[in-house]
Amino acid sequence: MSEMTVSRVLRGRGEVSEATRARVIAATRRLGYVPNRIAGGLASARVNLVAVIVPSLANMIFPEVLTAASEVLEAAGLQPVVGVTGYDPGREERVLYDMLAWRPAGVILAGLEHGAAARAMLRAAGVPVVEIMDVDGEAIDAAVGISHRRVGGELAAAILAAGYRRIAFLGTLMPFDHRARKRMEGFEAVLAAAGVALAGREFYSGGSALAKGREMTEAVMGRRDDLDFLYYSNDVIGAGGLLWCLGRGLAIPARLGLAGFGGLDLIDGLPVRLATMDACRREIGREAARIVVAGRAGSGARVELAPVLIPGETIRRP
Amino acid sequence: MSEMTVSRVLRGRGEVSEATRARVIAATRRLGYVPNRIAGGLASARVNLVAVIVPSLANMIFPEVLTAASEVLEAAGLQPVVGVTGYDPGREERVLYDMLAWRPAGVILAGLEHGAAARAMLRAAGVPVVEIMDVDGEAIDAAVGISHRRVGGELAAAILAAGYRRIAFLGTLMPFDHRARKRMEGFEAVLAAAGVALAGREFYSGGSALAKGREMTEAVMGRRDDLDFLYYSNDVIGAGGLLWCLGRGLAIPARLGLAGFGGLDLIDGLPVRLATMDACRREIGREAARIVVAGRAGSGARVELAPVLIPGETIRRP
DNA sequence: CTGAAAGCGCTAACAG
DNA sequence: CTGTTAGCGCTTTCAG
Repeated sequence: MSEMTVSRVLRGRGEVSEATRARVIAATRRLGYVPNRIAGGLASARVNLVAVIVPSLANMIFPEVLTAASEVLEAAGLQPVVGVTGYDPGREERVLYDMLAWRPAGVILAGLEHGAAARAMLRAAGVPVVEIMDVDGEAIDAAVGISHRRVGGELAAAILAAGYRRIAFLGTLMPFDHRARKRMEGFEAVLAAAGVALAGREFYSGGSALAKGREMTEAVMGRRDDLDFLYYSNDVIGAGGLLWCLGRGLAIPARLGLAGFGGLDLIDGLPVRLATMDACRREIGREAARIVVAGRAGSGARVELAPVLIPGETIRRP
Repeated sequence: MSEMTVSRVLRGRGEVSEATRARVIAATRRLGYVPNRIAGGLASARVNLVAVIVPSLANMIFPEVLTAASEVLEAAGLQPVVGVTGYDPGREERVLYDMLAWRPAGVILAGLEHGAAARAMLRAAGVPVVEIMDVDGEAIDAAVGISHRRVGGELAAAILAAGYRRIAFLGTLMPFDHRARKRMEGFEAVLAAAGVALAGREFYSGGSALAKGREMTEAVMGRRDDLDFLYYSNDVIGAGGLLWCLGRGLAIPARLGLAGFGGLDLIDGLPVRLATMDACRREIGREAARIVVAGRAGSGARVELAPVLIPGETIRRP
């Protein structure tokens, strides 16, 4: 049999008689033959690699998105190639360049903010490009995510409705974490519309998020102990803060309310359930992967997921 | 200038005059040219992809290993391609096959237990193969990890030295999590040598690990409330158990001792620091990547890291 | 320092 | 259903 027949059998394309198919299978297995996809990719201009670019793997949000995406991609015979940018636009550009050199079947990357060169590369890629996590801005092609501004605003509204007024924000100190920034902006905008100004802010970087949540909470409460609500930019620091408050015996949510963000399942194991909003990370991973699997570049698909407030036990009932 | 000259400039190989180099750079940038690595890989039989195969991304251990590996690989111009097996040998084999089809520059994969077909493929790969996390067994080529049996044994010895005798083990219900199994085996062996039998066992699967830690602890203590030590197979369920115990007002570590495994930095934010042993995940990722970067297939390199007990505040001082 | 020729191992597109 | 013929876009090798 010719190499061509072998190729047809291994790819499951074209009509091949059952007899030759069996012979091919037997032979390839006996020889331990693994077809060379590099040659295959070059010949067919079709590649099963999908670039997935995330800022970090330290924040559980991204491994979860990646897991969900990976499941859908695998089912379609595609493979993720992961790149980590560390929230650094320069690194994002380099990683993207390196990945596009493999002519992937699609690109999934976090955020809507990218350098000019990155945008140019993505527009020229000719494959589905899905920007994930965020929908507040212009997408290059497809986008799947949530509106962080709206999420921040809705939480602010819920807090105000519950009667809290002396409110602080605790978050990460990362100039390029645009989504955290947008949550805070949406949050402040709604407070401002109600004539309420933020009564405190605290930012951290590095280290154990749980411990930092604890420290920041102590710091912000030490500075001004009449605060009645603390909004954390993620659930892990929120959990740390909650544990600190419980240790202090603060009355929650009567005296002090708390909320985080992400909807991590960590929440379920805390002594008191922290209020949060789901980041929809599994749906985002799945939907983004589906768009890539569909394979239509320039679809402009836009999926906005609407996370709801999970009030838990750390916000007073209005 | 010929395509050849362009190739030389872009790869930084061979002597090219400064003038032509500049012209090439300008032209490629103007055209947004991204060289095709598929063609390059086929022509040169050299590829910058490294297969990294892990059982899961839900357990923070693996994203951390991946992050550390990714840093070292990136610095050497290599890219990780991630595969997730879900602790399933069949999936491991398929993922491995798919990755080897790309003729990667190296393979990093978790564990020493693999199916016969997987082992054959790895032996035939002709590139560095690094089995990570575990050193209790035969490696195909290189291995970087810790001895889980020893880790389990050392913890058992520490517990016995502290005077605890009615000891339970709480872990995950995963037949293919060989490392958790080895920790438990090492643990039981040392207990047995001292004439102590496990006084309880509890296993879980799925769901929020923190919440499961809570539930399992409640279950095991409900079944037999004279237990004086609980050994958890990971820090997250350990943290859940610790929070449950603190909520119950149990005297820790006087009445009840606790320990986890992993050395996650989650530990730092708990009200009481849980005893644990470092899984050395960053070192493992770094060392494994270094071996791949060195590029010597069949080196048989073996790096055994020696995690130490971090006693925290949940084991009595002997 | 620069160029020309000859593939790398497959698959698309035709022929039989 | 099976085989043949051309490349895919680079890099290797060898000449200038």
